[in-house]
Amino acid sequence: MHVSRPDLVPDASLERSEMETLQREIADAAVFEDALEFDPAVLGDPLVASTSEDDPPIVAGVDQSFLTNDAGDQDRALSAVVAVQGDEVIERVHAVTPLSIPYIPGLLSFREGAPIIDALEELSVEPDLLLFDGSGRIHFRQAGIATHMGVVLDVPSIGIAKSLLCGSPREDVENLPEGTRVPIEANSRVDAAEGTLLGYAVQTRQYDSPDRHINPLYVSPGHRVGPETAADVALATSSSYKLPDPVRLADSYADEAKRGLGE
DNA sequence: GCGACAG
DNA sequence: ATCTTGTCGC
Repeated sequence: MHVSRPDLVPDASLERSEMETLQREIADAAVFEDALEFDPAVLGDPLVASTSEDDPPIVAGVDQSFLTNDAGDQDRALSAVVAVQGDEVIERVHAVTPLSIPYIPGLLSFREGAPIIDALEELSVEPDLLLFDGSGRIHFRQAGIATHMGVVLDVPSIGIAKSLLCGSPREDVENLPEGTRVPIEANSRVDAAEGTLLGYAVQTRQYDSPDRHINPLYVSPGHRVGPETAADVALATSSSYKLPDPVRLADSYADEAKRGLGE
């Protein structure tokens, strides 16, 4: 893949206020509605997929692991990408990139963005959709890492977060039935009209027993995907685990590749 | 000043 | 994110 908006690439050397200004530009450039070149329905329904004349869409999951130097600091990120088509893994790539800034809530893309772009540039196939570990529109300035990457690359993207950064669930999200979703709307901490639909809490997996339960994922549009479709995709790409397959595979590949460096 | 805070 | 064995439950 290649960068289509070099001017919007996250630059870790910017001042904090400049980063926030760039995020507002990203949010303005982002499209929070469906603008895909494939029918997302083929992802979940094998019947629909078999009816299609086209090849199945390529969905790539992206995740990072971190490397520590002798002093014990996290000085490099290993960004991993796993491209899936149908139920086949068609490519896996990774890149190791130096880190310059620490994790700061709300500024994640300035820490992990460059490593992610490095890894995606290694990919030979062209993904139709990117799934990121983190938020998309569910962000203080509506420009989470999935949105930032989607806009810079101009590719449809979705944010898959394991916890909620901001915004408020319309209802209780405790112990939701599998397959259900609860709207997440903008609150005072978000740079959007109060009540704006930012994404969904999505329950991809749930236990049967009343004893324990699984927390939902927080799914939001990155770029060129609407909130409903983002939630649909999260459910359709989650087979046996809580996380969508591409993201889970990228997660484990990031660890696997890291271990491969040590020995 | 206090609280909240993706990975 | 990361440090990490056993253990509870289906």
